[in-house]
Parts: sequence; structure tokens; C-alpha cells
Amino acid sequence: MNQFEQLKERLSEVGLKATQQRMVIFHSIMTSKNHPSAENIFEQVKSSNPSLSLATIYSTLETLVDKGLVKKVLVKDGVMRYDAHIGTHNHIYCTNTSEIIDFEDEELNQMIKKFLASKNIENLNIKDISLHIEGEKIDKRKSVKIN
Amino acid sequence: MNQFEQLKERLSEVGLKATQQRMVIFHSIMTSKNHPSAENIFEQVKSSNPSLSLATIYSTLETLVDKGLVKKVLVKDGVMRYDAHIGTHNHIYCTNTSEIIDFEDEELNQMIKKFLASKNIENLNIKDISLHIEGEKIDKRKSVKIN
DNA sequence: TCTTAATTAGGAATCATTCTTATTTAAAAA
DNA sequence: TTTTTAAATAAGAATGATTCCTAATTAAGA
Repeated sequence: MNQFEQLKERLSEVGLKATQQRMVIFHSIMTSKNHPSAENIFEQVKSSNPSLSLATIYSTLETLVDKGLVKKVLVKDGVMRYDAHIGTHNHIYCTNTSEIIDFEDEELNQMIKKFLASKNIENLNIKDISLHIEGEKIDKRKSVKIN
Repeated sequence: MNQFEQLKERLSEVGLKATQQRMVIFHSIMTSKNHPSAENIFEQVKSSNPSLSLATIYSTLETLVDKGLVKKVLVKDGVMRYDAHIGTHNHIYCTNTSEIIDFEDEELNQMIKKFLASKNIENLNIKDISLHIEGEKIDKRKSVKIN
């Protein structure tokens, strides 16, 4: 099954029509390196899909988030960003470059999960846990590396 | 030193004129229970300060954030919210009530900090770390309790 | 008290996002 | 394969939070 078929299947699985637009948008988020905004996706996609409208991007994003195929990523500058990486993971926010860097660490996830389980949080059905690390890139030309 | 004087001092310390508006707005955030938005603050403050404008609230918030007296709090619904609690702490987001609940736990903070220190994150000057717990309140009439 | 640079009020402008509606389309049914 | 139809889309208008602009006001130092 090729990539195209896989996308189609993932949409069908959640009960969505596999439209051209959805596939293009979903694919764009999946392959984007830096947690794109609606506008970013639009820019990335419009040359090969000139008739695809920004309104469609917004409504598709909402649909994909509703169906759990995509997550919203919060940022302090007022523009929503999106992430096709659904599993529990953490983010590093570079305040001086607007980059959002994935920070995956299963050990950390487990540690936090375990800690919270020991805390007994009453009257809350937890859906997602994520650690936000905010900081400034020291050298903007280099990337942030985690060892 | 009374509360009024304290506010005045905190503003002066960071090099800000202690204007009536700033004191009123800062005080409103400090005493607000639920991480207010600009609009919330405006509503809360306007009956006793009828000439205070929404534009002033926004510019004051920006100033207070710049000076580190207030933090922005991220939410997925597109309205920025503010927190006068500056120290490292975590938030619980109730998706069904829009509440943001402080979750303070020094043990958790230390545990995360220690873990990250062991990870050696290169080329990043970390400014803030916070854990976001997202979930649904089970009984909307009751509060979320952490034991 | 005077001076002045900083701050504010209030309305206009902006910009991200959502809404509306006529048109198009995926996919189920025939 | 063709038809049917509910769902999805395009495009532009509308909304709503936030920012901008500028004249008037004010805190605080001289």
C-alpha cells in the first residue's frame, strides 16, 4: 500500500471522505518539519493545488482535530499550529525563532504519568499530558539538540 | 506597606510608572481566580474605572509580560489568558469548562528539572518549563481536586 | 510647581479564523 | 457503470480578538 492509499485509509477509518483536499492537507502537515499554521499549509500547498481555499484548510484542520488525526499546538503569538504526530510527546518552543521542536522521551512520559497517577486527581478525565519547554535559541543558525 | 504600596513598588522595581491603570489591571490579574482574558479583566475593572479602555488593558498586559510580572497562559480556543503567578507551575485545562487550574507541585518541578538537566539540551537557554494536563471535568458542578 | 517623556483613551485598522451559500464531488446504491 | 445524494469545497463576507494611531493626559523627576 503506497502513501496515497495509506492516507486514504486513515481518513476512511475515522469516517471521513477521502477527498483530494484532505489528503493534500493531511500530507502537508505530516511532512512539515515545523508544526505549520493554517497559513503555512496554504502556502505550501497552493502552487500544486491552486483552487484549494484557505477556508477549506481551516475547516479541514478542524475536522482532522475532531477526528483525532491531528493535534493543535499552542503558541503564545496567537496563531494556531498543527501537529500530525498524535502520540504523547513534548515540545520545545524557541521564543526567538518561533520554532517548535518535538521532544520525544518515553522515559520522561512514563515518569510524569507515574507521578500523576500517584497524585490522584479527582473529577478529571485526563486526555493529554505534555511538557512545554520554552527558551531562546542561543545560536539561531544551529539547531537545538537533545542528548 | 499596604497592598497599594506593594503594587506600586513592584511596578517601580521593573522601571514602570505606577499608573492607576497599571495598578488596577495588575491587581485584577493577581486576585482573579481563573486566569483571566483581557476581556475578563476589562469587565471586572470597568465599573470602578469607567474611563479605562480595552486598548489600555492590552497594552498594559503586553508591558507586564515584557517586564516579567505576568505570564501568558496558552489555550486552544484562541483567546490569550494571563497569570500573575510567575513561578514555575503547571496547569490543568478543562476542555469542557474552559477552566485553567493551577497545579503546584515542587516535587514534580524538581523531578522534571533534574531529568532535563541530565539530558543536556544543546543550543537552548531554557526560560520556562510547564506541564500541561488536559482533560474533561467529570462533574462540572464540582471542582478538580489534587491529593 | 514645571517640564517632559511616558502613558492612555478611543476609535480605526488588522489579521486570524469562522460563516454563508452556491457549486462540486466521493462513494453508496441501483 | 451510471445515478443519486449527503457531504465537502470555493470564495468572499463576517466576526472577534488584538494592535495601531494620535491627540490628550499624567507620573515623577528637576
